[in-house]
Amino acid sequence: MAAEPPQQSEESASTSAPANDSTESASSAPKPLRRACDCCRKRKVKCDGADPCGPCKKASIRCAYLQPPKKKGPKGLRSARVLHALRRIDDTATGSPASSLSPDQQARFGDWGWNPSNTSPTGMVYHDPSTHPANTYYGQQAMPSENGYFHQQQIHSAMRHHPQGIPQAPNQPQFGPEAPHQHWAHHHHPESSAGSDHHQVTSPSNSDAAQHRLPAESFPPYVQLFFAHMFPIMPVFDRRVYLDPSLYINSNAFSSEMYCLLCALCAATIVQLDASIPQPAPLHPTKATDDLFAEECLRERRCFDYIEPVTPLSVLSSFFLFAYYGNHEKHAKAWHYLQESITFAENLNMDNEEFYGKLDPVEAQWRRRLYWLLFITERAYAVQRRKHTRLHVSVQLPAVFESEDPQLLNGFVNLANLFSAVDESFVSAWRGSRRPSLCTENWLMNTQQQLDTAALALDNITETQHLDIAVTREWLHVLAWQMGVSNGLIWGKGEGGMRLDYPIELARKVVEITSGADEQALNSHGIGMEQKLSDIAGCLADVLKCTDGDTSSTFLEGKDYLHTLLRRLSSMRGKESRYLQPLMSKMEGLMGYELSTQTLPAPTEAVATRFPSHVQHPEFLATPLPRYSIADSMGMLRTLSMNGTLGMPGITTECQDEWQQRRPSGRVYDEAETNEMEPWLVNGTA
DNA sequence: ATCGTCGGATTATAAATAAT
DNA sequence: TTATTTATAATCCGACGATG
Repeated sequence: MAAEPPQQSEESASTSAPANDSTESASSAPKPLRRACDCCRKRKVKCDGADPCGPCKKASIRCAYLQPPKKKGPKGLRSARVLHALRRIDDTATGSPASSLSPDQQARFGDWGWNPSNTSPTGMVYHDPSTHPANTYYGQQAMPSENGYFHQQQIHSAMRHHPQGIPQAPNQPQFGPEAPHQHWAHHHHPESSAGSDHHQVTSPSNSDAAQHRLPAESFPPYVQLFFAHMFPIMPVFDRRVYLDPSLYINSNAFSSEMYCLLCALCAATIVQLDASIPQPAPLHPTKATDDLFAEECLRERRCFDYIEPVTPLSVLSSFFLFAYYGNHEKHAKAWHYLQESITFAENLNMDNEEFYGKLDPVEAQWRRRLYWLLFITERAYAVQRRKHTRLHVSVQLPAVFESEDPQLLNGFVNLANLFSAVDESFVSAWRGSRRPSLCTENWLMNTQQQLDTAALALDNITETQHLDIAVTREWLHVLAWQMGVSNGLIWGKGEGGMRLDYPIELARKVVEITSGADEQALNSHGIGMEQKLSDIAGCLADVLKCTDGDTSSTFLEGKDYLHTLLRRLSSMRGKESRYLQPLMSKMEGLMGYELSTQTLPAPTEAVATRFPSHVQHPEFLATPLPRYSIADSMGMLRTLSMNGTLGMPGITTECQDEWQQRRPSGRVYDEAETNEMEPWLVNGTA
């Protein structure tokens, strides 16, 4: 998926070479080039399409065809938009403020791509050619004097440390030996940041007032990673806005809101993707880049009133701070920022369906997505950390088919549906409330059933999303089942989701789901997938342990699945999952038995070396295994359940701790998104 | 004279809408 | 469905200022 070949030969060659018609070539047929190179485009000069092209060669600048052409043509739902604008005129004429948002302070929340400069934040669109676009929308418009003639190179310099980056410009004047990244803490001063890249930006005047912001080119590499891998699980703003290189020309052009958001986003992206993907070189020699970004965000927040006015950007900033802290296992802070994010959303009335009607329809769609992202996250995190929830399902789901990417949205909405089954009772019961009215047999059966009926339209989504939804579903089943156990609703002879061996059935499904899955698609989910798989495996292990000695085929099968799951965990994302060891320690006595029974496929050698030796140790296999009656099993299960140990390997205190302090869901996507997404940004040239 | 910049005319084309 | 309209993006002419 490297950048498309610079040669656009087919087209131009056919026009020039055949020369079947003299009138075409001779007379005035200027025939604009299909694609001008990046520099010519910026310079507004005629490009000949060569590589390097004439003008670039003459000017001794690096010629490249990296910037992808944007889509032409109108965007969005025109009539709806016009209708809305008209309605707004009406509203303002009659003096009724249709929105509580103050327009001036309302930051631009990624739009659907239209009217980058003439759309008022409230969605009114008045095209007034006489007024020049204000150039002030948070750096989206280039400042004339520094309109990023070289911003392409700046971006590249920030990405340079990718393995096969862009070839260095050989013929650029050198200004100094220092590397660009050493300027992490300084104001982005033209000369000093030149580094090995040339730099001729002539931006004298504006805002030199030493704001010690990170240079704007620090962001794109991480923003690209975000869109390449994390965007599908949080499609809440417009990638076209944030992947636009012209946004990153001058970091002082960012509003504080925007700057905070970008910092938080980068911080979260770095931790969440972790080692699953090669990341750009650190911005700072000693400090971790994610910490740097997070601190920047917090520092900026001290410089302005970030609480009011509220904007969707505020919501997002806090959300990404949550993700950052959550991934760092700092759960108090994580929870705090998630709550803050939710509070912002409430202040924006995003939990009130009525308010969406007053918004621009496009804006409303983005906000619905954001609301549901918070919803999903809150539910998932609340369950994992045993917290209360505040958000509810009263807001309509975002539109799928009208969206810019229905497939993507379909996946997102399905996940939202799935979590809708996690109702108040679920959360409360899971938190340990023993109110008998909460977790009744009926409720449990209902919930289990709902989980199966929610999100059924899974045929039109990517494998990555499918994996996420399918595994999450089984994971929630496991949680619900555990609640049933702790409330005494599970019987050896129960039916369906009430059976004692239900987790084995769930594990079978998970094994089926994951075994045929594309390795890459599975790995791209990051830590979240590991977590769910280990939860499931942990629960399964508990069941097997408590029923050890039961030699019925179901339980033998269960061990089979357990083995498969553990093997999966032993090589997630190219390394052993951090959740494997805690699981292994609770596995005492189980795998050994099972390994001795030859019913399993032998682990691959790579995997085998990863398994703790005691598991495969022969003498261990000989250990006689105790037998338990069903009643005993249930008793054991009950004592294990809901103490934070059922399904969670908590044998030793450190393991317990490890388990309690685990990461939030950190699903990560990849694949399909990546290739349609700015290859010029994701990778260097071919 | 030469070079580089940039306003904006011109052209290309995707999306929305109307016509069939 | 196809045709037409319309909104948007891309190319690059040529006026203009800077430089020598």
